[in-house]
Amino acid sequence: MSAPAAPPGPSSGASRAGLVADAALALLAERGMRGLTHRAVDERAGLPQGSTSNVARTRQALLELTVRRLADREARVLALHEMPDPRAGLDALVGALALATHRALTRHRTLTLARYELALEATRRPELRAHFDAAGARFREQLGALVTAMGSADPARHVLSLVAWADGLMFSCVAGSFHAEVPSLQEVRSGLRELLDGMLGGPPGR
Amino acid sequence: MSAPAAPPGPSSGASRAGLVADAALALLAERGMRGLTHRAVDERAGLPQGSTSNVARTRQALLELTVRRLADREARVLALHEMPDPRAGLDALVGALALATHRALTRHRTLTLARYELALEATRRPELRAHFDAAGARFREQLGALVTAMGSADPARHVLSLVAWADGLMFSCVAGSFHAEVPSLQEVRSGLRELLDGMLGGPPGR
DNA sequence: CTGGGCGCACTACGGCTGTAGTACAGTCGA
DNA sequence: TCGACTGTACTACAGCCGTAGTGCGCCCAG
Repeated sequence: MSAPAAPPGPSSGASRAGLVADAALALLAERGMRGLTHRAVDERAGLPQGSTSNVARTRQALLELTVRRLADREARVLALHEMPDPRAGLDALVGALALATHRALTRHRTLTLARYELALEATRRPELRAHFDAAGARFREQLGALVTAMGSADPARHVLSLVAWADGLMFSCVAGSFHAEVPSLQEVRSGLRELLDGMLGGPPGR
Repeated sequence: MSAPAAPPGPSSGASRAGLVADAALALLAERGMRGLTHRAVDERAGLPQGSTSNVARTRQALLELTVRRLADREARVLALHEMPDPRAGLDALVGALALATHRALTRHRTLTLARYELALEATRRPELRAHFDAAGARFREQLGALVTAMGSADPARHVLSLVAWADGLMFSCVAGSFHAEVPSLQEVRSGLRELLDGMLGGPPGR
C-alpha cells in the first residue's frame, strides 16, 4: 500500500524530465536563480521529493536541462510565426519580428524572464554558453539572409543591431529600469520599422 | 592582543558602507545573485567577518545599499561625458551616447553586469524597483528633451527605443545569446546613427 | 516464467546562509 | 572626569541546500 497516488506508468503524457524542466523555468521567472533548488522544483512540479535530483543530480545538470528545454520551446514558438518568405517584402519582416517580440512580452513572458536569468548565469558557466550559442546561431543566420536580401550593406552588424534592439526592448519591459508598460504591437512595429529604415536607407554615412 | 591589524579609526578614507557596497557589486558581476552573501562580501572587501552584517543586517538592506551605490556610480560616470549641449548637433548626441555605451562594455563592465543582476532581482522586490526608477527617470528626461530638440515626432517612444537599443547591445555583449565581441566605438556609433536616422528622417510611415 | 536492469521514492549528511545576540573599544558631551 | 553612545568584532543558531546513498517495484529480454 505504499504505492503512490498516481503511478501512471512510464509514459504519462509528458516525460519526467519535461515536467521538471518546465517547473524550473517557471521557478526562474518567479523567484530567480536563488529560488531554483532541487526541492523547490519537486514541489512546483507536483512531484515527490527527490524527483528532480533523480532527473538531474547536480545543479549544473539541472541548469543544462532547463536551457535545453528553453531552447526547444523558443524554437517551436519562433518556427510557427517567423521568417515568412525568403524575400517577402520589408513589411512582412517587420511584422513577423514585431509579432515575435510582442508575444515574448505577453504570452511567453515567463520564458523571456527565465531566458535572461539563464543568460546571466551562462556568463559564469561555459557549458550553458554553448547551448545558448547553438540555439541562437540558426536564428541569426536566417535573419542575416533576410537583411541581406533587403539590401543591407553590413549584415552582421545589422543583425546584431536588430537582435539587440528587440532584446533590449524585452528586457526593459520585463525587468527594465523603468516599469514600462508593454508597448502595443503597433508601437513595436513602428520602432522596428524606423530601425530598419535607418539601416537600409542610409546611403550617405555608409 | 586581540586588536585587529588595521583599526584606522572611524574615517579610513572610504566609508565602511562604501567598501561593502563596492565589494557587493564586484561579487554580483563575478558570481551572480547566488554568490552575494554576507560572508562573501566580508571576504571580498577584506573586512573582518560580520562587517557586512553590521552595515546591512538583512539581505534586503544589503541589496538596497548596493543599488544605491550603483546608481551613484553610474550617475557620476554619465554626468562626465553625457549630454553635451542643449541642442548641439546630432553628431554630438550620437557620439556621447555611443561613448557611454562603449565605456559600459569596457571600462565599466563590472557595473554593467551587476546592474543586470540587480534589475532582474528588482522584478521581485518592489523596494529595489523604486531605486531603479528614480535613477533612470532623470536620464530619460534629458534624453527626451534632446530627441525632441532634434525633431522627434514621438519622443517617449523614441527614448524607449534608444534605451532599449543600447541596453540590448550591452546585454548581448556582456551576457548575450552569442559571445559577441565588444563592438568598436565606430560600430556602436554607426548603429546608433542608423537608429536615429530612421527615427528622425522617416516621413512616409509617420 | 524468471532474472536482470532501471527508474523512482525516500533518507542521510556535511556545509553554508541569514539573522540575532553579546561584548568591547573609541568618541563626544556634560 | 566620567557616563552614555555608536560602531565594530565576534559568536550562536536554526534552517536550507546540494549531493550521495539505499531499497523497492515495474518492465522486458531470454
